[in-house]
Amino acid sequence: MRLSDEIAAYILHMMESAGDGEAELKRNELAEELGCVPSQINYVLTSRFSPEQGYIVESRRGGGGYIRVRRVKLDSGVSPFMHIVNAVGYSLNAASAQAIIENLLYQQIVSPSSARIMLAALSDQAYRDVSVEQRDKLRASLLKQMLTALIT
Amino acid sequence: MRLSDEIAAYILHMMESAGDGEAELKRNELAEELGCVPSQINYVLTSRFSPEQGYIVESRRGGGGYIRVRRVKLDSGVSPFMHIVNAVGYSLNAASAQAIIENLLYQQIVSPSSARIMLAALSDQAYRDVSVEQRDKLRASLLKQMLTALIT
DNA sequence: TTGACTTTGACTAAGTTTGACCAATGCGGT
DNA sequence: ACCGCATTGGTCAAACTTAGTCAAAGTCAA
Repeated sequence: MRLSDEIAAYILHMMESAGDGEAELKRNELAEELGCVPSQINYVLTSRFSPEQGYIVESRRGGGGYIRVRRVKLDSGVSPFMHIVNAVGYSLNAASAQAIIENLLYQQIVSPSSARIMLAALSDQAYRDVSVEQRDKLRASLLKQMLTALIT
Repeated sequence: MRLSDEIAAYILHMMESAGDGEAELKRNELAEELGCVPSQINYVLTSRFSPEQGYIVESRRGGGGYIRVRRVKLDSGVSPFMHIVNAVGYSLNAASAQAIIENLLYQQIVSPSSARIMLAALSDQAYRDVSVEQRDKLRASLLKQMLTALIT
């Protein structure tokens, strides 16, 4: 198993255990416990706990420093689809697209089959006929079209 | 026996053994084991494990990377999706795509929201960045990927 | 002989791990 | 207050580990 997956799993587990869905950790401590360099923790935080994936991370340095990871709640009221459509620019890579859809699924905003359809449409597998340079543009465009279709 | 057939047989065998109809492999490892260049694996995947043939391929690069091949085939008779995937060729115009999806919806094989998503993904609206000559190919590819993802 | 299919390898892209160096915070001592 | 330093976390780029792409060259049957 990948080291970064272990770290992610550990943090997720911390979040489960704490009743409030929030994990607070000390970078150096956790690194030592899991046998990795401290900066690996940062890597995991940016690659697996990004806002795109529905998390916010706060931290403080110095004595008594900490890192806190929280699962973000959606603003009720505004359509989350609209929010994403506005946030996505004119280019979107496969990993980000996947993160966005998986988050929508996790939040139960879309059904599993809707998520599967969108993941399939956004994966590079479908873009054989499209030049590599244009794939991310196409992906952004497709995501926006699909989400917009869900608003009405 | 052709090299590519050996590779295909090997992957098929992995899938049998696994029980869940899923094979996970490491490209370089497999290539070494079978004495071929790594890119030959990709050739086999595209030529023998396409959606038409009832497979979904996922992969990941980097440390701990993998290629996963999943069988979704249930028989084209059993799955209306598979039937369409086989019938659609390598090119599909917007009107035909729309007709196919609307028929699936009419037959209540897919939900209204699934249909909406697919219609959005197959409409020309999303293909601004794709040359006109390639749109129909992309559309065919997208439809096949999406429907294949819905099987099982 | 031609055209579809196969094989190969050089080049590219993505994801992970590590470590050297940087920045912020708080606490004591003056 | 101020300074200095211990204690934390942050950044960044190099090295590494995989997989993907593309086009040239080879094979083989119609």
